[in-house]
Amino acid sequence: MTETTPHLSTTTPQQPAVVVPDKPALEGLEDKWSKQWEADQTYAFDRTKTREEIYAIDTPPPTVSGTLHFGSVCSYTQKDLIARYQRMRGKELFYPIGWDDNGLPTERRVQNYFGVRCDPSVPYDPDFTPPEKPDPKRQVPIGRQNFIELCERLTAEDEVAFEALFRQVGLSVDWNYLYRTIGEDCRITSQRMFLRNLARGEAYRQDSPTLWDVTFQTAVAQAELEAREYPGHYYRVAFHGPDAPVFIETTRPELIPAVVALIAHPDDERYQAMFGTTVTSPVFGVEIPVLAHPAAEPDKGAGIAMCCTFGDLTDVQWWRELQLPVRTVIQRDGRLQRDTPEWLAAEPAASAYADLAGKTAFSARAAMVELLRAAGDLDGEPKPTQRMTNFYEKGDKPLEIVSTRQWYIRNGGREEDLRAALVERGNQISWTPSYMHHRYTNWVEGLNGDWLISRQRYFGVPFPVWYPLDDDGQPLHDQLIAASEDSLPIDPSQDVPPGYDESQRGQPGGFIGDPDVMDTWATSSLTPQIAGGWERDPDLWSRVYPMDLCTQAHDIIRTWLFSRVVRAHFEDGTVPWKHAMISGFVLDPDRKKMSKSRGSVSTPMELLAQYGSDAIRWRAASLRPGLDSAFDEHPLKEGRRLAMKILNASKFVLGNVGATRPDPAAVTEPVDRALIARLADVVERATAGFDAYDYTSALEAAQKFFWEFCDDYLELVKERAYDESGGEATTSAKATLALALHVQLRLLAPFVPFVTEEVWSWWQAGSIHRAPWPQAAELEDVAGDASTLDAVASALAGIRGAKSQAKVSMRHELSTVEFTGPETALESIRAAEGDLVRAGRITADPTYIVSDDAELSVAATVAP
RNA sequence: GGGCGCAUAGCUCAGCUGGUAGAGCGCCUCCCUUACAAGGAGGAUGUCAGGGGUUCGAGUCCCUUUGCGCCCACCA
Repeated sequence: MTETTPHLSTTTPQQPAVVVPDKPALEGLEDKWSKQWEADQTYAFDRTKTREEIYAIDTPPPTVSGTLHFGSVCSYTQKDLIARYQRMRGKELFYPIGWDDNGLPTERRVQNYFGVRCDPSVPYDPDFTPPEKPDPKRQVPIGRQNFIELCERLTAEDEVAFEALFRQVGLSVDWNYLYRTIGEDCRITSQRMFLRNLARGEAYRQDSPTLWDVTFQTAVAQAELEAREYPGHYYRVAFHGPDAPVFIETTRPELIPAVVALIAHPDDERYQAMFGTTVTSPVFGVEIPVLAHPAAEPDKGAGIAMCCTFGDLTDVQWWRELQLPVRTVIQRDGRLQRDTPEWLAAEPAASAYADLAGKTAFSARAAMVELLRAAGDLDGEPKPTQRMTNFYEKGDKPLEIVSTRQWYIRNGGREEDLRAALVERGNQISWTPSYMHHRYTNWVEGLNGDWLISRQRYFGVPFPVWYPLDDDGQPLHDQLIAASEDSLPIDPSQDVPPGYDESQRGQPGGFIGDPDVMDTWATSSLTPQIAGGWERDPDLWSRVYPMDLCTQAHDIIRTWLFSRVVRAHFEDGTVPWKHAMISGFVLDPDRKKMSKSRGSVSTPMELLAQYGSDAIRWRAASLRPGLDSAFDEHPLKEGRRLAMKILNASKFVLGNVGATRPDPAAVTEPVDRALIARLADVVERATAGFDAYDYTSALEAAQKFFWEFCDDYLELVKERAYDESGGEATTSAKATLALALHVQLRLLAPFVPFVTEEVWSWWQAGSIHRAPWPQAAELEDVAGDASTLDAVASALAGIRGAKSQAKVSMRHELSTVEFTGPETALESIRAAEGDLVRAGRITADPTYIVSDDAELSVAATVAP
């Protein structure tokens, strides 16, 4: 840890005159100081510092999809607390941020916002204007280029709003290092790393069944799945054997035309005799083998399942392991194919299929049930069921499984060794809270396939490869042409591979570009490389990587966190950061995930306007890492209260103290020295909290002290501080007030940066956010016995209690006061007698009675 | 079914390596005090989810039961 020089000795000489406004207010501080910080480049990264002097943070680039909710603001604020603390500790912060604007989330937003959809077959229309009133039911098909332009336009607008919000909330990121995941540096980094992965065999292309979203018509990755309840029915259906029918149960009768086998467990006695024989499918009369496989579960459904290509992942397993044929009927748009499949060409299959052709899975199911009913092959009535079905997390139709050619990056899902190595990488990261480590390990160990990174979409980073075409114009997939690293970024649909010219695009003997784009996680998995200037700025890279801290919420451990570990593991053989701090969610008051349909109460902008940024930050700081919390507006008032108190107490202190220096040497009175002792302890606790990423404890220690400072100490000594005839005692009070304020503002600065900066500017030069974090060592020389303060505080409470009980004003005089308690407490009180007499308006000398009671008691009579 | 977390005042939570229960909000009473009425002072409030165990002593450690939440698996 870097040792910082005590602030007092270095800055007091050029201390400016104290200028305290008459009516300080919180309103306008965000605007004033965010502009000032930008003008002064307060948070600018000094890239001449060495790796040891630098603290580097990998911050999640928020998905630019319209609005940030309150929980995101809290999460980003929590990272900022650590950043501001480390900066004050003397670290040079590499704290960049970016916008995640490429990918399906943006496309989805553009589709909804403008009422359009991308159809690559539509030519470019330079004069295109989106419909005035978007109709989600009738999205206007537009060309690829028009679509991308709309994506650019909307994300640019959204990013302006995001930046304004982040500046308002006081994130101390260095905006000079802002990146966009669709920007050129990101495209280069993304493509370069892909080429490296490809060259090393870590990226590969394969034609196999993949999870497919029929709405967006793209493959999706395991990490983007979300299981949801989905209503359906069990249908009991008869297949026809030579002797008797075989009944199966299915929730997807529309897949009967795609059935390739009936499968039961090898040990299942009910079906032993049938293994190796065939049955015919209902309605279609297609001959189907009955096979045995251990993955079939005897107590599930009828105990024998129909295997279709493909209804679920078990089907894929059976298809692969039993080497079954592919009979695809569901197309990429989720409809049953229009042409009659060849295996259904004979009657009665062909005419039956005509009832299903071209229908959505949903309508085809209804039609198929009618066919089964008419044929007498539906046994009994369908039984309603709620089952869990996989959805794309941003989609609203169940995923289908479609066999397609896709790009993958190895992630241990298919290799024991790699999986173990990636689990080990997780062990090399220190986690806050520690149990989040389990989520990581759990995820890696549960992977069932490699990372699918290609998307059949438009607004993303293209794969930097082409394929030669054979003489029939068919792509030679195994002879791909990779771009060279020095040619990046490239778009294979615009750029031409070496040795070809544009006229050969799509021609027999020519070439074709890879049509897909990378998923957005394939780019955001490289945020350390993107922000840190990997291969673009080697000097910068050497100073910031591996980074110190990764901050994010727990929902993206399986995506963002894991994928960055994968990329760093392959390229650098390291973890990308030493520490991961995982934040929780802010939930709706009813403890459900925050939904957009909720009232405006939880939109960050309104809350920021109503309570002020410091109040929102205070709330964020009171939420511990990893823990979810329900949204509650009450604490925001509390945060605002603290900010107001800082403003008012500081005004009071500085109005009183004037130009008195916060000089420890002038602190002489026992009560004052006791206060400094207590403060030194608070500094130690706050520091220990922050060092353990426990910003909440740091805040609690600092603010508890601050309230006691205001309520007790300030009330107690203000008369003495005002007493210009008081000599050394007055000087001591003033010096203590100045010193305590000077330290406390710095302790609170990470949490409430606006109000502390405002107060700092009244009497100190420079930004408080570049001032050194306070150290107990600064205070130790003058620290007295802290317990003195406890006795005096009890005495003050007793005096106040007497007045409160007598229902008189706190200004009312007390004619007698009697302190009863242990000798040590009485001594402390005697030492502060002058302060207590003045603060309590006691007109006669107090009396002291020594007793064996541990507790101090105070008896007083109010003046008539 | 596997993993993880949570259960303490009406509410939201803090209680570190075991030593007679804490904070804020809310509530009650009082005070419009020349820093602060979006304030201040004072006060009331708990079978620490249930049951076992270890210990001189358990909110804290161990076992167990129950309830809630999250992640993963689960489409016959």
